[in-house]
Amino acid sequence: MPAFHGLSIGYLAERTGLAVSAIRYYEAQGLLEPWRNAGGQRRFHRADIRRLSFIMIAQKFGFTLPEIRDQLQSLPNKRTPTKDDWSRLSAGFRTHLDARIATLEKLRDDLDGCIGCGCLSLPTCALYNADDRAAKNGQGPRYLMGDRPET
Amino acid sequence: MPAFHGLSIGYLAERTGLAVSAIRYYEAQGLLEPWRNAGGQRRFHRADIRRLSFIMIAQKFGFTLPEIRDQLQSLPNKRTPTKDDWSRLSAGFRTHLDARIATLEKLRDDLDGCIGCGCLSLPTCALYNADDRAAKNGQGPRYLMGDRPET
DNA sequence: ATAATTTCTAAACCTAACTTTAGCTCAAGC
DNA sequence: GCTTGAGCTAAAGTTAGGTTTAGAAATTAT
Repeated sequence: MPAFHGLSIGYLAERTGLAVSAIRYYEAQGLLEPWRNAGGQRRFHRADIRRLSFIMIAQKFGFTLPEIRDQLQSLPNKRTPTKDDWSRLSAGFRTHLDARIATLEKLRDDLDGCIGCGCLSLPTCALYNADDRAAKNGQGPRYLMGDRPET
Repeated sequence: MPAFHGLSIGYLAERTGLAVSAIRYYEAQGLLEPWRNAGGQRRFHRADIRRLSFIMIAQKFGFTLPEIRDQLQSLPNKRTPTKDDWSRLSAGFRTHLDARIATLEKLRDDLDGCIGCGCLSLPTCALYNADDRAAKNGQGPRYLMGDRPET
């Protein structure tokens, strides 16, 4: 049921599997820019299906909506990604993903070194510092798992 | 400044690097059970430092607070994990982590197969289904990135 | 004894990515 | 032409894991 000119939001939802509310939300975040028909309803380009698909895929690779918006806006004349754009963008996906995997693999290696140990003392335990979140170490020594070395 | 009997919440915060508010939050979620002194202030066991350390480490491995609470409660007589408990619990961490890594590696492999393609059509594109989130496919065929095959 | 810290509770606020609700208008089918 | 169904907006709600705030009470330091 694509209308005479432009696609309705419900049609896009049906075609992409996204909720109507999600598509509106993406517009509010600047990822889409539909126009309005005489009655004030959103009308989308056929290429917006492609744009939404790109958003869905990019999210799987761990990008936030602002990041995805920037990726889309960095395309020549801010077009919706074409098949040709895909190779360039997907290389960035690959880098992002590799970094995430590397972080987890380091964590795994650290864990392997700790399984038989269990000391978890802050100054020496790799598990405490091998972190994906910024560790905001305060002042002074701290010891995890167990009390002070001697005291 | 550990008090005469039991540790204050501020001391635990200093020793673990956690915020006082976080420790209170963990108590509210059932991960800790301090007692109260005459004036109504929380008093903790020395072993709660160990318990908090365990929570911090488990979070790095991707466990939610309810999951961590369950892990702690599954210990014999619900004790705080000792060094000996650590080997058993860390094996579970390893399994959890391996699964996360495997998911990302599959995603990477699928991406590699797609970099030169860019079709992203739902029935055939691995990127759409190789997912870490449950894909709730509705009814009827959907095609990503691009319009219908022929139509 | 008094001042300065801590701690207390309850409730509100925070981020991300949406969904739900309420009340209305628009569009489509018969 | 009337009744549904689809769409509209603005605001509030959701989940996770906390933080912030406010005002009061306890504790510690001088």
